Amino acid sequence: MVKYTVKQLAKIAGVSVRTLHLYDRLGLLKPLLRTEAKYRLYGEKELLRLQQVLLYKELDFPLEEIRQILDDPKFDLFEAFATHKAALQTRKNRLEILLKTIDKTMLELKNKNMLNHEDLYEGLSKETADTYRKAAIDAYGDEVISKAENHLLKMGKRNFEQLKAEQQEIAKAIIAKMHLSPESVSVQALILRHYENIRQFWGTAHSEDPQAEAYKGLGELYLTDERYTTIDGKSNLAYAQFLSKAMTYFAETQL
Amino acid sequence: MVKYTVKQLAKIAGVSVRTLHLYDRLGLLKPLLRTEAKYRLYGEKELLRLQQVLLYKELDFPLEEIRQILDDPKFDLFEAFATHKAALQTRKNRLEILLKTIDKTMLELKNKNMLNHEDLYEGLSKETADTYRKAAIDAYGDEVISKAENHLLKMGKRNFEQLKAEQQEIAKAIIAKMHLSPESVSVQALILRHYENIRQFWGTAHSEDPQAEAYKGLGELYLTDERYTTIDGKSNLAYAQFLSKAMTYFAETQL
DNA sequence: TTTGACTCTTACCTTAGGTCATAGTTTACC
DNA sequence: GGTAAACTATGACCTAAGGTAAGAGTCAAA
Repeated sequence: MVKYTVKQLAKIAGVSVRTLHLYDRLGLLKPLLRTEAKYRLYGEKELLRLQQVLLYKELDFPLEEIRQILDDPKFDLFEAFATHKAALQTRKNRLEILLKTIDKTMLELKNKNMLNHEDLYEGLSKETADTYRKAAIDAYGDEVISKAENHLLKMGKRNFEQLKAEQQEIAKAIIAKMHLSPESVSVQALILRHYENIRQFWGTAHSEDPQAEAYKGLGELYLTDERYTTIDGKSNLAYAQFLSKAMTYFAETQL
Repeated sequence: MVKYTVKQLAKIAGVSVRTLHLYDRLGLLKPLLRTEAKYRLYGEKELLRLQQVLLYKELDFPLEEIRQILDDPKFDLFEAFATHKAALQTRKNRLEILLKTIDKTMLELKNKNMLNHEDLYEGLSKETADTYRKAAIDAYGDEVISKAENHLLKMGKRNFEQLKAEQQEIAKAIIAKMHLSPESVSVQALILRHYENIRQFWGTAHSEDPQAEAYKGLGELYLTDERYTTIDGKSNLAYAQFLSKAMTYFAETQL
């Protein structure tokens, strides 16, 4: 009957002694017995169990769940795996998006020769522009979608990027003026730029139709769905409300 | 001059008050001033800085690093991003392989109608090292290897030692599992770490090229040249064979 | 018998905050 | 002006999975 001390078992399994102490306290791996001096002694069965623990640990299961799996033979292993897989999948997707964002940002760092984080901030809030497009789509249904997207396609990539960049600038400028009234001239001047920009996205720059209601509607949409005013992944209610107010005022007085 | 209380700023930025307390204590975001009752008051600049903090946080930067980036305008942003990206990439690769492993395992659970974790555990001492003596030495050329060795020369000494130490760790962990099948999930999880390590040796961590053949080739090299599988000064043939088998299996099923 | 290696428990540290608890402050309403 | 509600401050303890260290006890070889 072979017995292992903590040090021996730790070395065999490639973990630290502290880890074995912890597993003992968590009930994840109890020693076979204790000597009268309280020394932990492990047998073959314990080594085997430890291997199993490490197996699940490699798969990123939390220790508590591992304990349940090993202690309860009726544990629904398949279910556990399925759940776990979904969690891993989510993390992977998130990492993929992060990687894309970082790639994009590094490219901008290179191209624009940006020197500090403030410029970077500008670059990343570009996502804001995308939300405007989604807003237009959701607000006006499929037929307007396709018309608008057709327009975007004809517009060409350079102009598109141009408009997006401009929107990002506008959004940043508006945020910087949120301490003023949405009806202030200073803000309304920015709203005008915002309005012109939106019209170009919509492809209705030369349309004779009244755009006032549409623009007001877009502003209200910003209020009801915070996805459209998400900045850098954080919804910004204050910004949504401010922007919406400013847009409504603009539409009522200028259009 | 607009001032925000903690609650207001928290709401605007979409974080908790506790978070602002924490950021204050960490020196990540200090309030503009304190009232005589010690209340924190933030201004526009603080709001802007908070936005930046959240931006980097979204990208998974640790808070301490964010503080450095924001406080030191000469901080090498590009370098920081590159390092960070590599870390994220490694995590993503790891998740990808874990997902494949879990898929495979779930498939086995289905097919073999396995009911508990013990069934997952294959091949207890049923296969000895002698089984692997059927070495296939002449399958792959070593032109891939010479390319790798070139890279090692270019790699700095510090990184080299780091990676070497990690390899020794992995090797010991693998040896501890040689009583299992090289194809067992438990061993394959370690092989994943080995694989990631090797890729860094090769300098191909971000390469999109298929690495399967190269990795398999390396495994077979272990069989022919015992310099590559020397542990603590002793060559270990059984380990070489075991490792080689595990690597081949890994390359064929995961890559 | 002494030394060195090993082991024990206890406890504090790490991330990025969450969740109370207690006490002081400001605002709203009557 | 008084009171109650809402807000704020600090401090403490909690999370996962251990790392690191302190202080004390134990074992084996010289």
